[in-house]
Amino acid sequence: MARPTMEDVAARAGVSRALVSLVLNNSPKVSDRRRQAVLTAADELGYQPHVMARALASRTSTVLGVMVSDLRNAFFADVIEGLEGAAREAGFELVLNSGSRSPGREKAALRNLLSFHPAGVVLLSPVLPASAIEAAARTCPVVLVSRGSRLSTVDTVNDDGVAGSVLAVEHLISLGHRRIAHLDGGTATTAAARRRGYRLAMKAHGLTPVVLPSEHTDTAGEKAVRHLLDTVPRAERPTALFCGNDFNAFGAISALEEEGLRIPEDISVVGYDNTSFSALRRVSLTTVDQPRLEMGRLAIEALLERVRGERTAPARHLLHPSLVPRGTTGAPPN
Amino acid sequence: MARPTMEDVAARAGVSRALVSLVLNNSPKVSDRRRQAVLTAADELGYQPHVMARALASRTSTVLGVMVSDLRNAFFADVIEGLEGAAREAGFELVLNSGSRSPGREKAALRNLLSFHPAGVVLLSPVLPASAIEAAARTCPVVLVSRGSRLSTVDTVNDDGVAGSVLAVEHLISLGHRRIAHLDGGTATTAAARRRGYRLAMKAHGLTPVVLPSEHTDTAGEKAVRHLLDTVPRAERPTALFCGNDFNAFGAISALEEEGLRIPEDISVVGYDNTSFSALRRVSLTTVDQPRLEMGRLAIEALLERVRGERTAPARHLLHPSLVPRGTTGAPPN
DNA sequence: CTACACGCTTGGAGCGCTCCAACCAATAGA
DNA sequence: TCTATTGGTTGGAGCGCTCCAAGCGTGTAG
Repeated sequence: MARPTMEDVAARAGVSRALVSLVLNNSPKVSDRRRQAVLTAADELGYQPHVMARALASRTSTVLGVMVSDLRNAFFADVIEGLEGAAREAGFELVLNSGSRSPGREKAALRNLLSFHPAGVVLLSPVLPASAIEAAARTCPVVLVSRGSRLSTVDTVNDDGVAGSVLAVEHLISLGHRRIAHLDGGTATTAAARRRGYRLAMKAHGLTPVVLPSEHTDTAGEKAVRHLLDTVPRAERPTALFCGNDFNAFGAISALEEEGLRIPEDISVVGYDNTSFSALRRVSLTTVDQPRLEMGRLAIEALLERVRGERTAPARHLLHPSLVPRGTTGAPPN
Repeated sequence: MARPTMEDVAARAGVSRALVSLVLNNSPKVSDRRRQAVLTAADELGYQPHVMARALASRTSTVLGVMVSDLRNAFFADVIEGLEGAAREAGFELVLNSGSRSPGREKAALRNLLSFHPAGVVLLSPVLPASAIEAAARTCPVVLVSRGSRLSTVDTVNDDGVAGSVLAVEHLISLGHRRIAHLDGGTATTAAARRRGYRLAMKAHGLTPVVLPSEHTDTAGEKAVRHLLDTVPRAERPTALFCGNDFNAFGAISALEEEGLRIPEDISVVGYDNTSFSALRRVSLTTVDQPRLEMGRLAIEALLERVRGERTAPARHLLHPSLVPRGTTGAPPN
């Protein structure tokens, strides 16, 4: 288990420890002969530089901390993949932690991350109080993903929920729909922007917005649709539903089908988030996709700009989502 | 951004650096007066011990590396939560990495992890060649989750696919089913055990096993069912399907419903894995659940046993899955 | 033949921490 | 009174590495 050190490599290559360091850091002022000798010696010994020792000596960490509020949410898996790719390219390592959807846990997770003395920290949709974020930002650069902030020391990366909703509504309008209702997301952090975008798009086309209260779950979607069908006479019913998210849409679809309505022949449905199940053939849900990988990449980029001291003004990235047309939308019945 | 060091705390508390170290490591031989002084000084400065420096000095890492083959797979999110809880309790930190389902990426990710000189490494369902795993095991203790190994230096934690399949089949038998077919998982690593368990249970009850070739995807499930309905006369058709996994089951259900069969009145379906969508009200899939959290905890436990040198013989944990009865199973038609 | 610039190489200090041997009262035992 | 003993505290070495100043041999100009 005793792993070789730089000293071992130096001894084997017949050079000094400092030279090995230069080779490993791609210094140009090393003769090819020595460089080769060092490289083969390192290879033969299976030498692996010790990140921690390096960080300590160079006083510059190559570690980036990442805290995910909820690992189970597949949304973050994609964002993390984006983070990872960008970090790797820039020569940084990721240390990941999860907050298990609890402020207390998140606080502990964040402290853990900071004990690595990372170059920077990315917080994915944290439920942490703003004060804790501010405290962290005094220690190292901080980027928030899927959460806003008014702190000038903190950068943010979010999807433009207004634009995404506009896309969804305009897609429906272009198919010929005029009566489009929105199943609202209630208190969910992303709900306000989506509701706003929906209203905006409807009014821009001279249509009357109808916001039905609901939540971001399948049972809430089901309930909202039942209520709609029970209270609104057939002739006045919407021909399309724009749901707060995919789960809500899934519940809505269930209720609609159980009432004998065909989708999309009788009524169209659009979701939001492009979760993995929306792509299942049976579901084939038209939905709005957030550029998750891109969000991850941008987060790292913003972080590194701060790390390198290239920027002190806060970055506020608002990414453009895109529509994924699938089988749950079509022309309205005439 | 300059973070306080132990020296700073010592100066503020009016003691030596060594004493601060003793306090922070809960040494019993420190007077209460000094202990208190150090603690308040550390608190006032917002001091955070530097994990890396500590690791370097103590020659014992508190870092555990975790490599996930595929972060998008929600299965692992739960396992990781188990890992995290157990690690935290034992005073270890997790460094997480993902392999993005590619052997090359996994190799890079593993190297990355090892550059932290972790106390041990957990590999979640790696597609890495056995040689790479063996090499890693020469560096530090290694535990594999959802993958077997014949290496005596490596511990493994898996779900008992045979037992899980037996549970599924016996559930169907207890409902009165006699003609139960299995939609096979093909080359998937978990498929063999599930097939074996199915055969075992069927024979134990004097029934004839029928294995239909398929794969662990929804499209494959759909195809297999179509083929079944096309080629087998109605009277001889199975009254229940035990699918290789949840996605396969979902595809099977789609095809069955499209052919006008009601579930579970005309035919029952069981999946495997208890993925999040199987709990959606509309799907409500009867399935087999693996104790994921428990798997994570056991992995850490096995790792720490090796770290502490308490065990050198390989551990082979085979966890017992459980049945989650939902709406897709019922009595066969008479 | 000296000066001295240049390219390559090296020893040493030090990053923040742990751990050990040594130290220093203060008390106890002879 | 002198020597252990004990509980509390400290300086210093060193973990694996980086980085700096300095060293060394060679070539080129003065």
